[in-house]
Formats: sequence, C-alpha cells, structure tokens
Amino acid sequence: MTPRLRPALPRVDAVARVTLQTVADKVGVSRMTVSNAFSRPDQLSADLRATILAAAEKLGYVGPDPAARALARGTSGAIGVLMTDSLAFAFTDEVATGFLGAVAEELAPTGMALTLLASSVVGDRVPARDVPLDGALVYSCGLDSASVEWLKRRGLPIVFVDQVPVTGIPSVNVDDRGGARAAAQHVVDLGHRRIAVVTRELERDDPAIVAATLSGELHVSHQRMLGWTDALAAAGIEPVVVRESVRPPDWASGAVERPEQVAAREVRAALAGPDRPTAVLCFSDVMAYRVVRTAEELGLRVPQDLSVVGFDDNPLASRMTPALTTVRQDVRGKGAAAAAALTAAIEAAQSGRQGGRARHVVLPTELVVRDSTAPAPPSVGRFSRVRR
Amino acid sequence: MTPRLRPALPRVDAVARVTLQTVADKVGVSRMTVSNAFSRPDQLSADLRATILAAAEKLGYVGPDPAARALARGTSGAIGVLMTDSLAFAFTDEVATGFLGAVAEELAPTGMALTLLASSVVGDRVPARDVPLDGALVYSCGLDSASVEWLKRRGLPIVFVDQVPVTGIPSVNVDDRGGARAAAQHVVDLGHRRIAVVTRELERDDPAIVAATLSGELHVSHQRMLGWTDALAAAGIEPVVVRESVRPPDWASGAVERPEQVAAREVRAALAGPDRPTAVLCFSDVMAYRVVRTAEELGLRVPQDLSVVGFDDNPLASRMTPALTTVRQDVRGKGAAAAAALTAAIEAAQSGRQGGRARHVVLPTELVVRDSTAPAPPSVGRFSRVRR
DNA sequence: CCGCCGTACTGTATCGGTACAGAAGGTCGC
DNA sequence: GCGACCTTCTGTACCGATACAGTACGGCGG
Repeated sequence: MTPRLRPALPRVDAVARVTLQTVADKVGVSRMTVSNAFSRPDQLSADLRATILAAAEKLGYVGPDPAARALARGTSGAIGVLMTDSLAFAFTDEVATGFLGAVAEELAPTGMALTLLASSVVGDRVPARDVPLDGALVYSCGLDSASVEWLKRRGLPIVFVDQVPVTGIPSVNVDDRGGARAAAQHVVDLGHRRIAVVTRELERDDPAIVAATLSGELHVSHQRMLGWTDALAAAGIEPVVVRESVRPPDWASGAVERPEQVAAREVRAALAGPDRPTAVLCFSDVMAYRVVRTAEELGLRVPQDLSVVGFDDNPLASRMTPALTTVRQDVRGKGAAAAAALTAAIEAAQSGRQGGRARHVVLPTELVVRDSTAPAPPSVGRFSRVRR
Repeated sequence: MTPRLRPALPRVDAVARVTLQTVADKVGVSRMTVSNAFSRPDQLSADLRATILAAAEKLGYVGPDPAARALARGTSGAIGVLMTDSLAFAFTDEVATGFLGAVAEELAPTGMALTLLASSVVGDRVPARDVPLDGALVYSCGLDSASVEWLKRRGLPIVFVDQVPVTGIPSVNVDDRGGARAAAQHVVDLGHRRIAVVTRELERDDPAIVAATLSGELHVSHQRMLGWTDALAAAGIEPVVVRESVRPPDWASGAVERPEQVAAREVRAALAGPDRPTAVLCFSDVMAYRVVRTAEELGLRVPQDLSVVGFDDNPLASRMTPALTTVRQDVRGKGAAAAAALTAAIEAAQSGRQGGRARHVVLPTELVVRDSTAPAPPSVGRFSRVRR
C-alpha cells in the first residue's frame, strides 16, 4: 500500500508550495527583491520590505529554504563530529562528554550547529558523505576509516583529534606517550617490578588491526604503550600485557562475551597467579576501575596488595574508592583547541585563503597521584626478587 | 585586506569545480546517467557504471554534493534536537546525556545524523531556521521559544519532549505531577509538617515568566509544583517555596551571582531559621544535592535533622552520600520513545500520509526511597506542633 | 543644463543534483 | 513477422534559493 522503497519525497502539496516566486508575484516585484527582504535588508527600502514581509506572512512563506540556501550559499551552518561507530558513546563516556561540551562551548559564539556523525554505514546512508556540513572534527575514530576518507574527499575543512597527525590537516593531540611514561615511572619508583598493562588491542596478527595501528587509528593506544615501555624498558622490566579487543562482539559467530568481559577474565587470570603483578597500568580510568573491582573480588587490597594507575582523569577517577592515581589530560582544553582550529580552517576556506600551514597542537599531560598506588609490597612468591 | 563582511563563499576554484556534468562530458554520456551511476546503480549496466566511476575517480569527483542532493531530494539525513540556550548542557547534565544517548541509540539503525541546535540566536544565524533538517526534537526548551516557532513554521515533523502537549504535535512526557505527589506524600507520611520546596522560577510578576509558564515553557516545573501541592494541600500544609531563576545572570546589570548561588543563599536562609523546615522537596537531584551540602554546612544531619527528596533519579542520586531519595523517571525510555515518534512522523511525512493523529505519551514515574529521608525529628521550636 | 553618484530594484546565470517520462534497440512468444 | 516488453540510456523540468552586474531615477555641484 505504501510506496516504501523510493527514497524520494513526494511532496505534501496540500497547499502548493510557497516560494520566493510566489511572494514576488503577489507583491509585484522580482524574486531577487524578496530574497533581499529576508537576507539582505539593507538592499531595499524599509517600506517595500515591510510590504513584502507582510505578503509573505499572509501567504505562509516562512523564509528561505535551508537546503536551497545551503546550495546557493555554499554553507550549511553545521559542523560535524565524526565519532566511533556508536553515537551513544558521545553521551555515555565522560571523557567524550567533557570534550564535546568544550567543543560546544567554543562553538557557541559562532552560532553553528553541532552534528554528530556515526562512522557506521546503514544501508546506503553514509552520514559523513551525505550530510551537508561546513567542516568536521574527527574524534578518536575506530577501525572504520571509510567515513574519514569521505570527509577528506569532500574537501571539507577538518581537524583531527586523538588521531595520528597528518601533514596538511590540523590536529590536536595530547602527550599520551609522556603521560604514560610518567605513570610507569611512578610505579617503578614505588619499587614495583612485576607490572601489568591493560590496554586496547594493538599489533595483533589481524591485518586490519595492524593496518589500523600503523595508520594511526589506534594512535592513542599506541602512544600510551610506547610511553609505558619507555619507562619500563629503562628499568629492565617486561610487562604482562592484557589487551581488550576494539571490535564489537560478533554475536553471529557465537561470541557471547563483550570485549570488556573477555578482558576482565584475562585480568582476573593475571591477578590470580602466584607471580601476580603488583602494579597495573591501564589505558583508561574506566579500565582501571574494572581492574580495581576485579582485584577486590580476588581479595586483593588496593593499593596495599596492588597498585593501579589509570589514564584521562575521568571524573570517575576522583569519585571512586580508592581515588585513582591517573594521568590527567585536559579534555576541555582539547575540545576548545579543536573547535578553534576548525573554525579557523573554515574561515580560511571561506575567505579563499589556502590557510597558513596546518598546526599540530599537543597538549601536556600530568600525573595525578591519589590513593590507588603505594610502594610495592614485600616480595612474596618463588620468583619474586627485587633487583638491584 | 580580507573581505570579511560578505557572508558569501567565493569558491576556491583552484581547480574548476568538478560536477556530474564534468564527468558526463568526459565519458560522453548524459549527466543523468552519471547521477544514476552513483545513486541508482540498478539503472545502468555494470560496465558503463564501472567506466563512469573510473572517470569520476580520475577527475577527482567525489560523489553527489550533499547540499544539492538535499535540495533535490528534499531530505538531508539529519535530525535536529533543539536544546536550551547552551549546547554544552547536552553534555553536562546527566539527565540530558541519558536522554540523548537513548535518542542516539534509537536513531542508529536509521543512519541519520543528530544535529544539536542551540536555541540562542547569534548575529543573524538562527540554527533552528537555517540548518537543513528532516525533523526535530524539542527538548525541554527554556524561555526562548522563537526557535520552536521556527521549527513549527518550517513545517518540519517535530516531537515535543517535556513540553506542554499541543494537539497535532506528538509529545513525550513523564508523569511529573504524579511523581511529585508521591514525593510529597512520602515526607508527609514520615510525619513532616514544615516542608520547603526548591524549584525553578514560576509564576513571578515578570510577564515573560508568566507567559512561559502558561505556554508550557516551564511545563515540567509547573507540573511538579502541582504534584507537590496536591499532596501537601490535602495534608493542610503550606510549603515554603524557594525559586531558582531560569534566566542566566545578566552580568551587564551588575548581577554577579549565578542563579544557583542566589538560590543557595535563599535555601541557607530558610534552613537557618528557628522554624526551619524538616523536609525539602527539590525540582531535581542536582538541586537536592546542593541542598544537602548546604544543610551539612549548617550542621544539620541528613536525614536525621532534615529530609531531602530529589527528582529524576540522576546517577548522582545513588552516588552521593547519603544516597538520595528521589522520583525516578525513565530517561532512556523517554529518549527512545521520542526518537521512535519522530522517525514515525518523518516517515509519515515522506510517504505523503498526513500521519494518524499525533500521540501523546506519558511515561510513569516511581518514588525511590533511599537514605536522605527519615521520620520527622521530635518537634522543636515555638511554632512546632504536629497537627491531626 | 549636464554629468556624476548613490539608492532601489531587476535579469540572468548559476549552485549541483534528482524525478519522471520517454526513446532506442534488442529479445521473446506465438 | 510483429507487437509486447525489458533494459539502458537521455531530455526536460524542476528543487528554491543567491551573486553579480546591470538599469532606472532622483539629487546635486558646477
């Protein structure tokens, strides 16, 4: 009964559509004058403008159609943010909300709207390709880089955030490596020698993962790993590594556990052994939170038996018990910088300037010591021995 | 030096713009065929399509321009959410993030983007009027209703959330009045007789506030107030009312306090008197949190000296100490219902049906008793006497 | 009285596509 | 051998505006 397959829109012309022309005919002026009445009031006399506006009101004309205006002007008034597959992430993860809140605040004075783009593809809809936009932020995107490609190909002004910097594209990053190094050095300084690292999947056999790592899709994970090993290697320590998959569970193939459940199981196994680590460095505060809970379930006290360090300084870190030692990144500063860089790029593009060299911003990180780290417990277990 | 005043976009035609026509000329087919190659692959032979795609690639054609497509098809692939003035609110308030997260999840299978619209007006940019959209959610908008008017006038499919229902426009609400009634009844049942209410500004002399209340801009505040007084009046109790302004501080006029600071001062005054209330009903959990902190500063114990009830069941409510007694609303359910209603309305509009009567959904609320409420303390003070 | 200028409005050419109704040519059934 | 029919393309007519280069005209200085 209902013609579903056609994507087109058989307009609802109960009342034949009212356009500039309708109004122009009614008043007896040119279409252009009506356009000016709405968009460039200084171009016509106040009297005529009033007449036109009145006629428009009577006819039910509501002003220039946004889509037509976007086409003619070449501007749509919206800025995109390309996110990980799930849009809900933008509202769920406290680090993401902090970042986006700052972006929104920075954008407020420009009067632009903020369009959240999923990087997933549904049917033949690809938001990054199909939605009218003036520019976009690419924020810590997952494996699915097709959408990033689309944004680039469209020639939109874009800014990379938490992605590997690329020449020609402005980027905003955080000193992930330095922060991770400080975290690792911290536990080393506390005397820990058996140390585990819990992070996102990295450098596995899966070609897609390797490619993603190399191409910078997993840039942040990579940098933090480098930072940890900087400090650990210098101390002659080889960490135990637990990796959490970055792929969503493939329910169809019989995988019934979510990635974090799998990781939790592995963490539990690592913490249960006789040579269990005495310190754990985590990719994020959320992961650290799970590690602390797992440790508690195993009867381990944090920090007496196990030290745990997170990353991000998520609000969760100071809220949880024990308060988490972590590496703070200035999430809001990152958002503000990204938004500023993007508006600058958009303005440059619109004013014809080819833009003066893309800047690459790297914001500092800072170790925040709280209650989840303590000196290494006196050695126990047959392999334990403090070196030096 | 730089032509700043012109809003127009002097195209960056370093390379003359590549369009369908360019490709068509190159391949020697009609423009329409190239369009079909990209948008309706079933309309031409695989061979020709491959040829066209190859030529397009070589010429640097990236696919149909979103703005032009939006105009021609009448669809932009984005759904708007009109928010309170500050967009940052969308990422700051935990109730809002819960709602929007659910909206995003419900929208995911449609492949639509989510555009956040500030209701403020910057210069001559009015997002609600200027951004191409397929439909919009109007979420608990503040005083500034001009943007709502724009959405309505554009004839977009819209859904009201936490606004007063209007015939012809689908709406999703929560049983605010019933929830507030339950909250009030709860403290009455606990024996409280001196009760305060902390809410948003309502029914003041300011004509704008009155208008906003009547027109439903402050619908939620109004309903909750009605619910409280339902129960309190039945018990013969007249509450003390503290109102928090809904207007942002007018720094220019010398107001140096934020509305919540002003309210905090008034709450403090109310709680400091000899006939201080023994229970406080709050518009939101966030307000309740502040009341608890203020009480503590005054040396009052919650709940022994003062019972406090919130509203929303914000995650904050179960996180704080003492855990907050509150009225739970199903924020995620609200988001899912709103998104579903909107997609239905959009489909109806696109398929030409005039849509079968706008539905008005009201979701239930539920009193959640935690640790911030207790029986009224034995009466003290000269006016105290338990009635009945 | 003439040329110059500013104001107010108009004409034309896009902006870059899509929808829909053909047209051309080949296949199939009888 | 001929018409129905399918596949594959094409032509035309929009979608609803804006930009820019005029044109018309009244006032003003010389």
